[in-house]
Amino acid sequence: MNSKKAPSAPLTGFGTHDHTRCKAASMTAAEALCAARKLQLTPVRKRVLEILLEAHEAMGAYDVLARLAAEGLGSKPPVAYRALGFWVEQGLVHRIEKLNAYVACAHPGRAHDAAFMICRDCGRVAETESQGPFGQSAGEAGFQIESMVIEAEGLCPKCIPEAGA
Amino acid sequence: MNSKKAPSAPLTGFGTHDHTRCKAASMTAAEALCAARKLQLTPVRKRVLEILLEAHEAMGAYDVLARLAAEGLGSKPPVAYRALGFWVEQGLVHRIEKLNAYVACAHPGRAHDAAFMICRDCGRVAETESQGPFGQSAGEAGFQIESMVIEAEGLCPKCIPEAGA
DNA sequence: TGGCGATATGTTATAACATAACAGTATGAG
DNA sequence: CTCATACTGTTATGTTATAACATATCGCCA
Repeated sequence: MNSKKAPSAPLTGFGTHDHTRCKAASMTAAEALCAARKLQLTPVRKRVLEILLEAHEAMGAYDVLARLAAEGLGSKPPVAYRALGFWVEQGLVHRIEKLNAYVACAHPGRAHDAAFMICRDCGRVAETESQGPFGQSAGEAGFQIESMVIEAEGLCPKCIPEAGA
Repeated sequence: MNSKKAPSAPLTGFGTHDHTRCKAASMTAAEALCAARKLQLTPVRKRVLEILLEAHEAMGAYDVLARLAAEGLGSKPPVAYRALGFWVEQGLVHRIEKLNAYVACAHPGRAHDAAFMICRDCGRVAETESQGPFGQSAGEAGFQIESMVIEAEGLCPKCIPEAGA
């Protein structure tokens, strides 16, 4: 449904793909989502999402802000944080807790908790869809999960010394 | 091996237990670990671990620092961060990314990646042992995991409105 | 015993991340 | 035309974290 190089797992982020297309698809999804939910796709919001899609990697809020500022779209932290917060709420941007960073969702249009693999060498982040890792123990304990953070740090295929990528 | 009220899951943090005893057990484990690895259990390190064990909840680095400062054991951020980092490296303290906070490990003496349940109402944190949630997809993708962050936010049994706790 | 290396702590300064609070602007409904 | 709502602009500050260098402690061993 999404790329020409799907390996067998719902993974996105490592490996190459048609980036122009994935960006366009995400923007289309964003427009549809805003229309459906009657939310405003303002210039700042739109540009923030584009910036993240263009970067195609996790960015700090202040990195996003610097891009906005360079384009005259806002230069103070709240401008960036508000737009990022908006997209996080809508599920089109995920926050990577371990990096204090934000990344455009690789699966727009589907509600999901995401899981991430963060390469400590090249810094790239891959997203997979989470499969509810501890519904069991949480259920037994009576804990009612509302959101999950799942992040793995390690080496991506390209950065593992002598393993085939 | 640890408490008189093990429910059926390796859960610790919600529910009551003999806290004096769990603290003492953890300090003993810490001493043994330092001896075994030839690491120094200095006053600052020891006190930082005690503070976390006494609090029995996640604390910010600056909260820990305030306690240290009140006792004349150091008043500048690096003092707290270094001691916390030491214990995190040794596996006796975990960092909760979602809270930017630190919590004493509930299972000292066992190497493990931990998973946490964070109650958004009462703020308490429960630790379970992780069962490698996406060894599958990570394996398929060729990603070499070195550490995991697994954190669920939601409501703990006591804070769920009308569910029996 | 004096110097050395290793380890830890003390301190200064600043970087990096985030939000409260309020002012201004735009837009659509009544 | 005015009010409510939603968004953006701005000031100020709060919170978390680390780089860099100074000082102290201690075992080792020449």
